[in-house]
Amino acid sequence: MFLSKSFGYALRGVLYVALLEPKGNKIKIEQMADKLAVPRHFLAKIMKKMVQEDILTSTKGPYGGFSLSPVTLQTKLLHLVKITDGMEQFNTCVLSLRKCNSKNPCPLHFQMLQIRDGMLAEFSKTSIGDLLDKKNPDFIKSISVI
Amino acid sequence: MFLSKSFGYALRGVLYVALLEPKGNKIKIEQMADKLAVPRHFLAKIMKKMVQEDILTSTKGPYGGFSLSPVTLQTKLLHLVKITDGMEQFNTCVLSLRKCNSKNPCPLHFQMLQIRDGMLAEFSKTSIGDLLDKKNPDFIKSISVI
DNA sequence: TTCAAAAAAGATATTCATGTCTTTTTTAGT
DNA sequence: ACTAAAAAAGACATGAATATCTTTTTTGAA
Ligand code: FES
Ligand code: FES
Repeated sequence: MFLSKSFGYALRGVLYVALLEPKGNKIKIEQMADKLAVPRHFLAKIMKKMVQEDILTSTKGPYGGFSLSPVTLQTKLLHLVKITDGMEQFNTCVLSLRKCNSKNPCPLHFQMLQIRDGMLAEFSKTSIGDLLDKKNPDFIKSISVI
Repeated sequence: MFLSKSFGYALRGVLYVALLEPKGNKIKIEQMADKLAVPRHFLAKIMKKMVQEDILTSTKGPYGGFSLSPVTLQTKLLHLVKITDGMEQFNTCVLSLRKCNSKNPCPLHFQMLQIRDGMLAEFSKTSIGDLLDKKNPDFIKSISVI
């Protein structure tokens, strides 16, 4: 509920690159999957989408891997949600079967509207860079398994 | 996202019974599925759970069907969520892989906490009776397809 | 130019929510 | 007792998200 596993993997993957790539070398999917305890090939597919959307860059071959793009840190979380989960959820009625519509509200419409708008607002204003805390030596733990 | 289809079916089903049962006869699953445009047998399974949890009552055989229980109208939406979706989602980290925990927060923890607590608060205080608006002749439309 | 490393792509498997179909149980009325 | 109506239960099907495995493409370095 709320968000898919894919979204969590995407965010953790991007944060991992943002945290470690500036140290020098590019980040390999193998290393990411190990450190984040995430299925390797599943993560690879998600990271490929990040590259297609210019949230990351990648190079193949020896010494290749993933690295930051010019816009990585400015990317809003909502962009990740769009990529991994899509936006339909935000204008589909909680009771299914119809587009959500304030002119024709279901009994739960205004309650859901408030909750969804709160989430939209939060994810629209928060960027990858906002979540990255390089000063915190335990940051890596906060995106991996305990 | 947010809530399953089962939850929507459950809420619409219970509201349908609450709206029409006081008129006299018990409500048959066939009629409900037709009017709500919901898969008949899938709805039947969900309504069975409602009965098991005392949110509705039912009787088999001729002239049988679903009817209100003493507590139907006081039932909180959160109870329906518990039955159809479970509560794990509310204390599972949005980044998967760990219990959500403010003492060991992931980068998105406090944002998600606010959103989830908002939803929990709303669903804890809102009851089936609160959503039922018998005065509104179009209420039936608001829980069915347009 | 060949080799090995790495992402990208493709094929298949698993799991879970959702959906359909059939059989069983219960019960009111005759 | 018998019959028919209705929920309950069970068996099976489908689709999407998740996960695993294999093959292809790209590329840096010897
Ligand atoms: S119409 Fe149902 S959530 Fe908006
Ligand atoms: S620890 Fe991640 S949402 Fe609470």
